[in-house]
Amino acid sequence: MEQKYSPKSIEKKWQQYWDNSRVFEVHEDGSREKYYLLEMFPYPSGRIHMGHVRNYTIGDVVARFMRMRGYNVLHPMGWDAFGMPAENAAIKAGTHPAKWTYDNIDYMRNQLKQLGFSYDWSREIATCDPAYYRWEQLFFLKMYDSGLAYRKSSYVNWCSKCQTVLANEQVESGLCWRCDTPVVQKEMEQWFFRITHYVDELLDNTLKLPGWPERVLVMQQNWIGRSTGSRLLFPLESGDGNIQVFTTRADTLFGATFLSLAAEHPKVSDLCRGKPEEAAVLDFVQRAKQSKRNEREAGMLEKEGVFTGSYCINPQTGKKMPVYVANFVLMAYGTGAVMAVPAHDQRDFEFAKKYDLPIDVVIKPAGSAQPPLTGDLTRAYEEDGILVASGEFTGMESEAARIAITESLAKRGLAELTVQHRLRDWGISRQRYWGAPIPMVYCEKCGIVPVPEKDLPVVLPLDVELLENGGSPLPVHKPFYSAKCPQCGGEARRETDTMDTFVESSWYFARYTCPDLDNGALDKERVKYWMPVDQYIGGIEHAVLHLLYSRFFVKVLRDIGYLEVDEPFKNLLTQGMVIKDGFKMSKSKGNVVDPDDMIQTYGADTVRLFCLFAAPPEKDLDWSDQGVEGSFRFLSRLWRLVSDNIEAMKSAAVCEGGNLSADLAALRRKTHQTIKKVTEDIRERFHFNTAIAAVMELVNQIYQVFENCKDDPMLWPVVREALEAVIVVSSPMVPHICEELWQALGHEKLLLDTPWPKWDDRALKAEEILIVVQVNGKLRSRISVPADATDKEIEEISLADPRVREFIGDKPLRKVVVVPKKLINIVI
RNA sequence: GCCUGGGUGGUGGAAUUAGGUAGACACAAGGGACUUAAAAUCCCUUGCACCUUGUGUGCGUGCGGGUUCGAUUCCCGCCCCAGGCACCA
Repeated sequence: MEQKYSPKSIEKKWQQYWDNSRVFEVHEDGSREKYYLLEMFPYPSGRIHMGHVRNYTIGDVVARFMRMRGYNVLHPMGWDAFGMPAENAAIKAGTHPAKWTYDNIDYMRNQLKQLGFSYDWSREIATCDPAYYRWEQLFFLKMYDSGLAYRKSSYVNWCSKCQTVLANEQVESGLCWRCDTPVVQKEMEQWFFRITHYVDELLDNTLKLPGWPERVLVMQQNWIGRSTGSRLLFPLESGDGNIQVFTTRADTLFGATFLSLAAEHPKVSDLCRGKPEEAAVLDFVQRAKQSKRNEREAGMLEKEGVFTGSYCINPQTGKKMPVYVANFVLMAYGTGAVMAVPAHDQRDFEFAKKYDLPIDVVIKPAGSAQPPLTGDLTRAYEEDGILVASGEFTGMESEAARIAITESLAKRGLAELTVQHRLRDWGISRQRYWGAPIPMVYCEKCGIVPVPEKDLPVVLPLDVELLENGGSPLPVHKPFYSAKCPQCGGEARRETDTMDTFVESSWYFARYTCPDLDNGALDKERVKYWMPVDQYIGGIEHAVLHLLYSRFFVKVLRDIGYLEVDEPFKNLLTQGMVIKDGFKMSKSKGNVVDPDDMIQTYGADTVRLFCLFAAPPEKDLDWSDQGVEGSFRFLSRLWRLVSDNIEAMKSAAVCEGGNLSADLAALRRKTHQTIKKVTEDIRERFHFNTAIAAVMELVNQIYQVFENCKDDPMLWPVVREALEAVIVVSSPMVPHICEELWQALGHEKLLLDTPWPKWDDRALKAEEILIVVQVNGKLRSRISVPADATDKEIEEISLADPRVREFIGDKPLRKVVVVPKKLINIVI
């Protein structure tokens, strides 16, 4: 055995062994309990970064731990391989997105192997493979049949730099999530997935996911944004129809003094036609539409508007209400029109002040006698309260009045109670090349025609010239876009938009259960065995995007008959970022640590150990070069412990407990305490940092015992038991060194196939235990008592303690509190 | 503004699950041993203050109160930091 710990050769040896013997390949086995562990698959951007290393290390520990505990563990890996960076890189480097992508995959797969992760590589998936996305195209067709995929024209988020449309979820405070370009609104024909069809289930099920972090669920709840209210109709004064609004405050209807419409509202042009205001309105609408989405949405713009020249009638007061176009009203929420109640809505208040519109108070705070006076209002009173100046409803409380007023109008056909959501349908068309083609054809005669199932996949052509401006080459690639209509056989044009890459990642976890299936998307039996994912691990940044889309997609697949679960991920762990010098690692900050360099210098086990030890998984991890050194030092120390004593250790008898000296009994107790602690820390809370600390304590104690018990005949059996415990329980975290040490100690069976150790409760028991003695709540002494001492005995021993005596003096005892096996507090 | 986390030594972090020794484990720092020397390794010290230097006293977990024999942990009121949402009617 080498005296010095040299990770390079050991790690290579075991990685090759794991690869060659295919130990991580798994199959369905009804006789064993399954455990599906999944980490979010990476985009093949070129190289693995530290965030990946951390994510995948955490997952690997859990996978190996569960495997040793006897579960049939599915632990797959693949590539989220479609996406824009491939196109950009290809244009820049004069290569092809496919080549760039597959080259990156090869490099990164090799990096993952060097980290020793326990993946079943036979299940590897790349989403850009037609053998994968053909099934996605099939899902699309089925969704089209059932109305879950549809095409419509609407205002969409457009990023001019990326030359493509973005989903709402991909717009972050008005900017493109990838390149920070301000997003503009553009009217386009787009394909949508009807995620709103599942809005109630998506929201309600957030209450049935106890294994998810609270904050992720809250983010999804906020994103879905259910609000209950009323839909009201305001008749136009001209008698020419009415305007529909959504409001959560029907109780304030008597204070509604005007209406505000979004610039895109379809009635705007009719309302101002032929009026003196027409030119001004059209000009305002024009400017409003052009304003950037971020300015318009972030509330930065001053409230502005213009009178359309038309009036509505307030159905309760009968008063005339001027109809305005206002820059703060969003077409995309509710009906694109709001009733304005300036006394009780701050936005309407500001608007009314600016344009000198009436402010009618209709709510007073509950409990106070006087309603605030109109002229005195300096801001809107937005709370609930008691209705005033509201006809027959005066005196009611807001909550009851909302329903009463709506019901009263409903009798005249002017209102209904309704629920409104912030969530909108998912626009999935992307004007990009490197994505899965949408299997649709446009025929002049037949219109929109789906590609027949038998003609799938619609293969993305590889022989394209990428365009310098970044736009998709598909619309100018005749062999692709030119098609025959499946219905009439005539000339037709293929859809040249591709799907949002979030579609691929919405179902890959299901495909891992049967990646080789070539006559169908999902094998019902295999999916049933493995799904749902028992533990999913990934970054918090996908709290809404990927995790919401996947939940939606699983419901779709369930309803079109592909799987039986309602939710994809039973438990979710969101790990924190990797930080260095106070910032997230990034090229622009220049604080990137390259995993390759670290593996080269210290080996994979050191890198893994540091990632696990420096912080609990859900917190951000502060990268520290010295911390890495420390991890390496610990592994070297462990190595030396074995290599310096290898012969004595190998010939040591099996430890059975029995009569041991105090030091050795203590070590044995520590050994079993450590097994217990590590088991519970990993199983219950994924707190690897404290598990490792416990192992370090045990190692420290072994070194201590060497000093104190050199000549004790029982030394080696006890030490061997301790050391083997260290090796076994550390092996999910640092698998290479442990496997090597295990072998060096003479074991023939793989450590990987060794069952997780059980602690011996008898070994945990001590004959004497330490009791802390407090006087008036302050620590004054420690005493050692027999483990089975009664409260009375503990009290007697404490009171006999000279230090305790000193503090008590001759004062009488007022109270004595004994906490079993821990502490006694004597109150005087 | 709303929602969710969080605030503990010089640093990362323990202890928060049922209230019971605050600072485990590590990093950094300082001292010592080994060595011609260095590296590596091993040992010791390390929350703050004070003194009579001892299982010493006092203080100490963002701040102020409360409950309790006892509060980092529970309750009330504040402050600060991070993340998410935000003109959503």
